[in-house]
Amino acid sequence: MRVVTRRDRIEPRKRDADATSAAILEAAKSQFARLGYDRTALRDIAAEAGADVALIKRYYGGKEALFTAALKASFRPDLLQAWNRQTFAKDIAIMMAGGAHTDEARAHSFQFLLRAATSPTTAPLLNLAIQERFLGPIRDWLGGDDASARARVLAAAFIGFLVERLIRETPLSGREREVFIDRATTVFEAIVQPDG
Amino acid sequence: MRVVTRRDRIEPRKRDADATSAAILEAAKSQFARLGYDRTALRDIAAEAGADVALIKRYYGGKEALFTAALKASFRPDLLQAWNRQTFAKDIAIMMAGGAHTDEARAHSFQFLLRAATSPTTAPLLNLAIQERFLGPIRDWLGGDDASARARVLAAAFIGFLVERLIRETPLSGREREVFIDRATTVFEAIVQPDG
DNA sequence: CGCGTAAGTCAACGGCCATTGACATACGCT
DNA sequence: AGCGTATGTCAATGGCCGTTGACTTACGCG
Repeated sequence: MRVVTRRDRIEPRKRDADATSAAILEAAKSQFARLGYDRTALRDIAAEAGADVALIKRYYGGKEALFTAALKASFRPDLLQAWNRQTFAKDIAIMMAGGAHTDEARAHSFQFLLRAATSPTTAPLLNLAIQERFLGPIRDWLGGDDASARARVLAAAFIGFLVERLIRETPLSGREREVFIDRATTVFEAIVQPDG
Repeated sequence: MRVVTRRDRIEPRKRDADATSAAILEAAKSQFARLGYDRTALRDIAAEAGADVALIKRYYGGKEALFTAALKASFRPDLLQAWNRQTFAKDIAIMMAGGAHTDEARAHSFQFLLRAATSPTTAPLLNLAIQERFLGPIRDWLGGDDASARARVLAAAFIGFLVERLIRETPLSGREREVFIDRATTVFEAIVQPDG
């Protein structure tokens, strides 16, 4: 049972290295996020991209390199930057509570992250990406003493809530939702506090 | 680089189906937790157990069945129950920090769960695992009002720290470790508090 | 209009792995 | 002791996959 959403492309794409490599990257993001590193076959990525396996080698070098590229492309570091420092904790809590208008693309990118985290092969790659694009920015954003350790804690909580949201079956509502938001707010406030 | 901790067993175990299958299960727990489903080879499990691959088939049927068995064996619902309510927050924080004096076995078993929950192969187990065997026990353990919502928050934080621990490369030490533990303790305390 | 090169295709290689069935052997029962 | 069966061993099979190099084709430049 191999699900390959090959775009209905009767006429193949004109020869275009950029378009092809982009299509490959897109397919890679999709498949890696859905199946994880190990269970994703380059042949399938190529098929979904309407390209040949050999082109993956040519454009990206190999599986790991492609994964890294897909990881970078999926990882949006602008998550925290825009947040208001005053309302930050509550904003995040509400976002984690979720609701009707959830950002699918964002959830998707974090699904990718989670899958990456749980494969020993990709964990180092993910760690690198988190260092550069997540921990670093958060640390700077937090500022103050021990920003590094606090950034780790924040990142951990952040990831955890995202995962919880990702795997949640029934949407939160009513009092349960309120309590959830309340507690989550407290958690994030506790982390952001400059003093221990 | 295949790490196989073959017990120094000069003389092979006496013929004993129970002992052998138990050894296989133990090795399976270890390897699956460390490497995840896909990257674990039955040959390695067999080697670690001091047994032959064919016996895995005989005693467990196949890889997936063995994984399921290992999962059940690893799944200790009493993991949380055993925690001291007073020191719980700090205990978890220390466990998440890792390093010396941490309960590696316990962290280990939780990583197993995490891998299991995020492996597409075992995806059907995800809902069951999280809902019945994680959220449920936590809720009961917490007790009090709004235990359900608070259990969600606790689970989220728990998973997040677990992921962070999983992908961390360099062990925490010195002041960074202390601050990390401190903050994490605060987080878990905030969650467990009965009153909002 | 040729022609060089980038873009794309094809097939095979080698490795790894789960599975399997045939075979060997030790244990325990009579 | 002899024998049957549970236990353990071995090697082969077939499939999947990443990688690779040689081959073909289209594009665009002079």
